[in-house]
Amino acid sequence: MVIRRLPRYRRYLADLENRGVERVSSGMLSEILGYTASQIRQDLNNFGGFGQQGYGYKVSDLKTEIDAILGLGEQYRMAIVGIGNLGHAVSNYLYRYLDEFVVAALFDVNPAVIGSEIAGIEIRNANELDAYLAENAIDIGVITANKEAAQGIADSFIKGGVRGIWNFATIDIDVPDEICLQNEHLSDGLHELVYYIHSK
Amino acid sequence: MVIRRLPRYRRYLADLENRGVERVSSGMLSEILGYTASQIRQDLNNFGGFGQQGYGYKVSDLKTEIDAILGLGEQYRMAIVGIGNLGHAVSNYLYRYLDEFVVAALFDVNPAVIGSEIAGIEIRNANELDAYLAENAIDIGVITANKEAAQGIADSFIKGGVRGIWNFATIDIDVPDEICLQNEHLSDGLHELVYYIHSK
DNA sequence: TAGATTGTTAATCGATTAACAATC
DNA sequence: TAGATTGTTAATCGATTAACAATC
Repeated sequence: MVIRRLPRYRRYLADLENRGVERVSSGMLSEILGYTASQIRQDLNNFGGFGQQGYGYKVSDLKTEIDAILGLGEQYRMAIVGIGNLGHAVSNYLYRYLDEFVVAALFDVNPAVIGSEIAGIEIRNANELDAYLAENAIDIGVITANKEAAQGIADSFIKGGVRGIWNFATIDIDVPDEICLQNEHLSDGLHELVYYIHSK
Repeated sequence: MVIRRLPRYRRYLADLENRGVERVSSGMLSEILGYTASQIRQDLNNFGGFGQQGYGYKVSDLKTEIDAILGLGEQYRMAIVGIGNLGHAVSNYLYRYLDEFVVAALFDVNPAVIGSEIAGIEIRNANELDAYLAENAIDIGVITANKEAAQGIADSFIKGGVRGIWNFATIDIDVPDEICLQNEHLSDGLHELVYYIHSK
């Protein structure tokens, strides 16, 4: 699946750009990334001919194209529900990419944290989530709460009109077809790792 | 790839088990999981015939078999380097699965946290990592530090004899073939989500 | 022009799905 | 026994790789 590879292309191109490299060929990318040169050309050509015969690809142009494909031109407004360590980590992480991702609101159920702030954003009471979403347009809802609360939060997000949900709870939540869902099940990744270790 | 599906089978089987369901057919699993019944039978049959014609699969037996395939019989000793919010979250997460995953040691470079404890485990100075690994057998090294530090930490883990690395830093680290590597690049997941949202 | 490297078609490979005989 | 459902083979589909003509 090419979409799984695009963010990785992007990361490498950003890296090359930072190091002042101007051009790159599918052969060079192949050596660094481990995909075949053929696959890389196929992947990039899916979206349009970004290269030039005999030359290769211009690093900055290619990165710009991939950003556009990924939809990173737009700005996305996010709401995070569940501000434990994980929610806090995600919030901090997003804060580094203010141009693309705006953390608009934080929610939790714990009275001990409600009212406090992260990077100037107040943590609101989770029971205000529906009301907040009715008043404010949010593109992406982030679930960093426990799995018992996850489906309910997802339902609120859906009712509130988010376009996508980024779910960190270890449970498969139900969403209608028009809502994009991305799961980050840490347990799945760990179990996959353990499988490789065990079967080695 | 069947290994990507196994943790998900496992989660559902655990769920069915908790709800007291004793048997399940590939058709039922298909409805819940969205894979075809044919694929489910194919997947499970890769590892051995766990079912019974005319009956289906015994939930608890199948879960036990999948646990064994995933290598969840063994206990894995973990060391976590980088105890910010993310490292803290991972540590807390692992603490819930003491039988499978033992958090043996925590490391950070920040003097403000060195010496403090999480769930009774002291946070050590990261400069003691090599010495610690020389004395203590660790199965899985977890990198929750920033990307600048990631490769150095990975090198220490490798030299220190870990079997696998669970990497949360947004960088592709180099590891020799005999070391299993599992990346949890949050940025990749988010970019994938944004791609789906954008192209809808 | 000659060399390099893409864009693109065709061939291969692997994974998914369909079908059905085996059997509980 | 009849019905259900697996295990397994064969067919299909899609993704990856190879090859090479186009062209910068």
